[in-house]
Amino acid sequence: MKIATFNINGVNGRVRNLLAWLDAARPDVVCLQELKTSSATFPLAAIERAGYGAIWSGEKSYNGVAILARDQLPLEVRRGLPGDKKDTQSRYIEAAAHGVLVACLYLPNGNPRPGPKFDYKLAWFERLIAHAASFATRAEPVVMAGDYNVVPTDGVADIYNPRSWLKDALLQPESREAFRRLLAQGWIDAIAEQHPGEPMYTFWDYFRQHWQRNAGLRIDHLLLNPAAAKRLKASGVDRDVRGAAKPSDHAPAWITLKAARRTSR
DNA sequence: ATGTCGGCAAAATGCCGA
Repeated sequence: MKIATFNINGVNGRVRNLLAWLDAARPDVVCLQELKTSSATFPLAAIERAGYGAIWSGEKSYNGVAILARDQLPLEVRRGLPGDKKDTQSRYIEAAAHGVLVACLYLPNGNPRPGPKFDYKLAWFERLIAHAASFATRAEPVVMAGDYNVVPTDGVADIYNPRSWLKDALLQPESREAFRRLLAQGWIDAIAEQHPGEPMYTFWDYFRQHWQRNAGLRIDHLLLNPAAAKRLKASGVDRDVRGAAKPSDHAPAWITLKAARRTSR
């Protein structure tokens, strides 16, 4: 069972990239972020032709999240985080697929900082922490995957060099502290757990030849509750996707889970 | 401060957000 997360940075502009990656990587469940399109213009037909069912929450120009499942329609559990009725940004969707509860999230970037965007980021984080607490220790496997817009540490596993990012919202102590508090509920950061000390970047911005220089950041994460962590087999980043023609500025990150143990009667 | 993208409105360039 393979679960992946991919900030596609405009799903309609990158249908070909998406389909090529789906065909090569063959994930069972996919979380997409930054669709950058209204719900009505989500490219469902192409995704269905590739063998995936999908649910999505679109928004014109900005944000937007989707969950894809191979050979099945994800069973939607919720869209949008509770806690702020006035928040209309499409950043969260949750579904059951292939026996796993999957949350797909696009945490606010938070720049420029300080300011209302950074405040929104932290407030959204608090809502996520509150909601995640409700299923962190559930008996069934839960995976929270997406673009967290947080570089967890200054270590080389997470960033090539923090120097030019020190004032960026992605590295702020408040952002990192919120991420740590989320993990403290019992979540495992799968890639950090399996690849300590190894550069595992998922994002290289389009500026200053960052991709060519491997000047990347690890901001896309898959968090596993204990039931899912028990089944964790492998994890990685499909870096080659970032090197393709007209790429997203992110690469997909993924985990594989061992088959569920049959429950005894 | 800068750099480069995607999407979109309003018209081939400028803005926003990242």
